[in-house]
Amino acid sequence: MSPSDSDAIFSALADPTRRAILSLIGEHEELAAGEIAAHFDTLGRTAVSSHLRILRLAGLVSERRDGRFRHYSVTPTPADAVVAFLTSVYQNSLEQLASAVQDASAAGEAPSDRAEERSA
Amino acid sequence: MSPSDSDAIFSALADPTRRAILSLIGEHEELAAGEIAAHFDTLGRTAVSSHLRILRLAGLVSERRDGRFRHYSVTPTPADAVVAFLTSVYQNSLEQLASAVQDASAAGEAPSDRAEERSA
DNA sequence: TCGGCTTGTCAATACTTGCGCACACATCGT
DNA sequence: ACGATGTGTGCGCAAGTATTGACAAGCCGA
Repeated sequence: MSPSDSDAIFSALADPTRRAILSLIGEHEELAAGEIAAHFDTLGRTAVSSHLRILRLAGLVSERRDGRFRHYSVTPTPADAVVAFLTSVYQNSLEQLASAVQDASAAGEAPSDRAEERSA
Repeated sequence: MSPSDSDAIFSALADPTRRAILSLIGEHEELAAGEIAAHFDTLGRTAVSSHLRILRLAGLVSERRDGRFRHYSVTPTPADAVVAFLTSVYQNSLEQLASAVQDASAAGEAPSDRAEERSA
């Protein structure tokens, strides 16, 4: 994994709108660009398209072309770069990190934290 | 955890220099601002100070004043916001996330991935 | 105690980057 | 052909970054 990958991923995650888009896609299996844009009444299609491009270049989402639609889905394992960074910094509290992940995993499929990332 | 917290954390992590600073501090127990600045020959003290301020406001590092020095250390459990977001998006691959963390934990105290975050 | 030195931050300034919008263009279905 | 879906481009505006110069705080030797 190259540093530029981390750069793209963290830069992509820096924007609240993009995190909201990512969460939104994560709630469904697939979403078309228009469906995503429909959830943000403050943004136009162009802005959403631009965000999706950034997310795609960062490898966070993948697109599937279907006619005139483009369905976006979350890439399964792009969190590796994030985890790699976290483990490198938080070596001392890795047990806490691991337990936090496992707790969240055991908490079920719909953690209420997700509402935290709604459009700003 | 409030959205603004996530905002501050992800914004702070967006900058490669700040990630490098965070990794650098993570390698040691504590580091003075000057020692950190010494590791970046392209940056002045002012820039490093500014980055440290952002990291501190995001709750990623904490400072301990000691005479004219200010020693910075990594805050033990601020990755929760990041983990919370990841778990909300990557529910489907949570097992992989957890195992990745545990693998890194079992790998010991010095993962070679750390070199990946050197100053760009 | 005083002056000098170190450490770190603050203030103001230029520079770069990123976001959102309006418009135009390509593509696809009916 | 016409409308719908998405994206590429150029522009204006806001936000962030690094630098310079100056300042507050603290240590130490003479």
